[in-house]
Amino acid sequence: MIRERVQASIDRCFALGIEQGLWTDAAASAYTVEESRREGQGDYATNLAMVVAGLEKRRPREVAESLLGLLIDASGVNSAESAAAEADNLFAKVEVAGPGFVNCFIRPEVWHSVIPEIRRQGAEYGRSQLGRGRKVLVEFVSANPTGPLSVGHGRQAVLGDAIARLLSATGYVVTREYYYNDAGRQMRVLGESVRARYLELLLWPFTFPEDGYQGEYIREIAQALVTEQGEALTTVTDYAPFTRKAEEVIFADINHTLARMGICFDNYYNERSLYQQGLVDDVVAALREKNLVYELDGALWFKTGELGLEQDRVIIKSSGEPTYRLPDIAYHREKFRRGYDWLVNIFGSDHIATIPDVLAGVKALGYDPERVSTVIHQFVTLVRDGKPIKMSTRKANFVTVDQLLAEVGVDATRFFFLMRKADSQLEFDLNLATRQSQENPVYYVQYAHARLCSVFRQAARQGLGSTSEVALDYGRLELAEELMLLRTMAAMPALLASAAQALEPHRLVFYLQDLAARFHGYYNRHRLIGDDPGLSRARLALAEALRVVLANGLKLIGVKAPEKM
RNA sequence: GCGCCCGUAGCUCAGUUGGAUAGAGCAACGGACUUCUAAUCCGUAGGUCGCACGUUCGAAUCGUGCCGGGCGCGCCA
Repeated sequence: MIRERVQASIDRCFALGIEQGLWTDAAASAYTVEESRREGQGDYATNLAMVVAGLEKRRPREVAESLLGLLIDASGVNSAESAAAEADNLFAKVEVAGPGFVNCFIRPEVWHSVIPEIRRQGAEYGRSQLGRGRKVLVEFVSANPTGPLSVGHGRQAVLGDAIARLLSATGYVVTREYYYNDAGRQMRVLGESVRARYLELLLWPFTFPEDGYQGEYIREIAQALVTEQGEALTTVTDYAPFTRKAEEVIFADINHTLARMGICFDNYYNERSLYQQGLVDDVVAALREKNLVYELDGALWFKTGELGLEQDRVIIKSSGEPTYRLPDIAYHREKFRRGYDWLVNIFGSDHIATIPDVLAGVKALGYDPERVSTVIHQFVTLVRDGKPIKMSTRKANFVTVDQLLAEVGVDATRFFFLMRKADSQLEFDLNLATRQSQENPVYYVQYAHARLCSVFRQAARQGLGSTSEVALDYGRLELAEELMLLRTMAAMPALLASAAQALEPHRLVFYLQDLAARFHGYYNRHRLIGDDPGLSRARLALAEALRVVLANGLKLIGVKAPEKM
């Protein structure tokens, strides 16, 4: 809000400068207005003069002086009458600094206006209409029901969920979708594994499949079948009923795990339905029509080489079965046909290779690949006592999300998974995550919220309840720390917008840690409730705004905002 | 060998899309509770931003080439 006003003000001066022949319009939309990073460099700074100077071969500081003149004329700052200037006057001071920055100092009253704004908007504060109602489909987890969710899935689940939350907070209409396939080879092996365990339990002869699923959960599923069906299935040679049971149990387990983390999907999309509706054949026909496929060695190849990729790819094997690419392409086309404007996929880094093929397919079918975004996340390493825990999917000795949740709890799990950007490998320190005190960053943020709530309880005991706006004198908030807190809170909507746009929820996590730190520092240095009722009320209103911002932020990453700890 | 990702304090990582004197947490050391929650705060120390060139007013950020780590490179998914 305030940032936009500063931007608008500088934009006006830029236009004015063009009118007056001070510079050309070459720098239009090339310059930026940023929050200053350092104390003493104002609240916002623009590099306009440097950009202009660069394009027009002039001296940056000279250009900056011209801009400064325009800003001063426009707003009457830096003069004794500045207080009497027009009401929407933003600046207390503007100056040229460094290599040619123009620093803008915002009047405290402008910062103060953040508090009533936040109090008015409450749970809505920070949200925006950036997405303008565009429909986004976020596909994530998408694990086939062959076993419990592992830690890697957990990262993806939390990441996808947080991205979905961010997008819907910024004006997108979001659908969360889980794509799965219950018909492939994996599922057959799964059924065979269960069948073997079933026969084993009933002391029948059995052979366990070579690359069967070794986990204990297979035995549990087999045991359930024994309990329900007795020996009725011993003569069944087909693995289908075993697969069906396994799928049912495992999906229930996966959903239970997701629900524990506060994650639920709007839709589960079964790959099989693509075949049943003939959509896979459709794609083949469409590609054939565009002359983008050919047969070789009994297989059908997609001319991805012609579409800019390294080599052509098989989409139908010589056995007649499609490869995974074909349904993937059909699925993506279907997402577009269902009316989504933006497709967001969350994939593990082991699926990187599949992306170019799918995009080539999407493009070949006449859809814009730019409207597909894929977030690739790297692997998770669990660390205990400074040593990585070895995991292997094959031997089923991986740590499940359920085990992780049991050990560190939902809040720490979610927070830790979101502390790193998706691109970096994530080291999950179990000792740190389970520490109930001190260094744990989850509690650090939550504690700030609980502490604020505690102050409100104290205030209520002293008869300082919620105060109406008219009775508040924000002018009493004159400490640098208070203005800094206001400035940080004012930045939240823009932060959420950029985090959503970039699909990077970790930015919000860092923001919350930063805000909590600023608050804790302020709290330790100054009393919110003191002898001066007017000051106390103003500070309590500030505190209320802080609580709202923390609560809204925590909500977006799916972490509880406790009132007591 | 090729493609993608990563390389920043002892450790784990940020760094607002190219900005000013590179930041945080943990670990280390020294301090602060008779007052709103010490799950907190304050201070000290810690750096050749992997290396080398280049692009320009300006580079941790962009380009090229090396070095080191991860993930891929199937008629598996």
